[in-house]
Amino acid sequence: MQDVSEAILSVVEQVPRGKVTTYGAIAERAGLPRRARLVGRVLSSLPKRSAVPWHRVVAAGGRIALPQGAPARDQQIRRLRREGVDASSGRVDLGRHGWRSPAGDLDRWLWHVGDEN
DNA sequence: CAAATGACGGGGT
DNA sequence: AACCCCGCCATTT
Repeated sequence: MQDVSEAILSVVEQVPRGKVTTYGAIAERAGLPRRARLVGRVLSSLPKRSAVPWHRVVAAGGRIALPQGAPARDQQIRRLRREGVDASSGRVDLGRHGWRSPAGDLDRWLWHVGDEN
């Protein structure tokens, strides 16, 4: 289970500044489909000092997953704001700041996924 | 071992 | 948009 969280964190580290992605997407990209909750658990147990950009990971639809009143929630909103991402409403605009992994786009380009077929 | 508990996701109201 | 419900999964009660 140790290497699993490492796989997850390595993906989170790839999310660029000013971009956000979802728990499900991280899980998927880490080779752990359907394991969104696991991603959330790994991030929740992250050391306070960690340099991992956990604040760039949100729930489906761009919703900020942390509950009202949780210090980390405000922390996340501030950090995102600092990167030019507005989350003041408790949700971010994925259409605008959503991160599409390079590999994903490359695959789409190579296999033409989505074109008729 | 059953039930509850989440930094989840998707659908329906 | 705000909830509710249920499926999913690893941990903790």
